[in-house]
Amino acid sequence: MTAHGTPTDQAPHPRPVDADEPWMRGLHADTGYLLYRLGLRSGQLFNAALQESGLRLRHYALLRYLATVEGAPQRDLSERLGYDPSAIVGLVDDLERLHLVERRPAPADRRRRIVVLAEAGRTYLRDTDEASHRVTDELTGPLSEEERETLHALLLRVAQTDRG
Amino acid sequence: MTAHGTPTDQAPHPRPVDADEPWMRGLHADTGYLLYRLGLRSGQLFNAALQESGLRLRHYALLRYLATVEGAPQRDLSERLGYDPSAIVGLVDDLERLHLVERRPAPADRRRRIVVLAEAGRTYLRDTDEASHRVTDELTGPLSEEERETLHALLLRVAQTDRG
DNA sequence: GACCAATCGTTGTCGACGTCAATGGTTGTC
DNA sequence: GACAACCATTGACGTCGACAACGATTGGTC
Repeated sequence: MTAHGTPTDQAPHPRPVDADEPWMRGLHADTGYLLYRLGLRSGQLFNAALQESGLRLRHYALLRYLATVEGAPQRDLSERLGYDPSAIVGLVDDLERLHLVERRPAPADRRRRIVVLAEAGRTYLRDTDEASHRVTDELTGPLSEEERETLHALLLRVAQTDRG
Repeated sequence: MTAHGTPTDQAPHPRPVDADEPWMRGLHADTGYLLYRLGLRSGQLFNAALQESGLRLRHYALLRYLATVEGAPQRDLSERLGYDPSAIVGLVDDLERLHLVERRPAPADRRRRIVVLAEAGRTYLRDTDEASHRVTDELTGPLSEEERETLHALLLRVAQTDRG
């Protein structure tokens, strides 16, 4: 077993939160705490859905980013995804082991290693797209279509200025 | 050092996410992933804000719940907050060490230990209320007051059916 | 042309966290 | 009075994020 874990690790069981009680006024009054809570749950759901395919949310995010850029050095992956460079190493290791991704030497800089999406990786993304949507549907279940779009837009704006 | 850590642990540095780029259409298209991301960030901000007072988000959540019920056995804390019973032990240990909380024997059932908010705990909640609001303000910075309320309402509804 | 700071990927470490099994003490039940 | 169920607690294990340190490589500077 490598130090960074394997993509076949099982996802932890989610622990449901009872948020329908009067006491919650004191706890969930904070939007920040709500975000924290739902973020945990979202990660759990994503990992559970991805588990059958042998990957986790972080791998998936990396793959989806790669699908938009056609090759990036690990340094870029670190900055864009917000993961530590050392974390990228393990993720790329896992993905490369599954032949979803490939490390290529950068022609101009031998320090860099360009990570490119392999054909199997592209297929994987196509196949798991439906599962991804299913998770989002489960999360935003109680909301109407219009409300989901509103929520998404608001979260996006919060994320945009979410730096420094 | 105990096995469950101490309330004086330092909070990790947040790693900002660059979400203002075209590639993000492929990644942040998922509301679920957005929630996951913002949840992480929210937790980091909360822990950083609480750090000066020597506690972490989980302690804070426990305190705020206690403020609404006037005493609860640890079993209830576990179910209501969604933490494992073994996690509650450590949290209450920390809070009791700071005299913010008190363990009392349950009169009818000597297995149970009722955790009640001490006077210092109440004072602590009052004092840190402003810091909590500051975090939420920082998170929802780019939103107008009306949008914040919309976001909060939507998140609350998502959280309410967030069970099982 | 040789130092030298900066950069990149990598490894190892540490603390926080979630989960689970096992235990001692206690309760209620048959 | 035996026995299953419950409560708090302890311990073990694995994941995860953040960070320091290192070898290899680069680019700038004298």
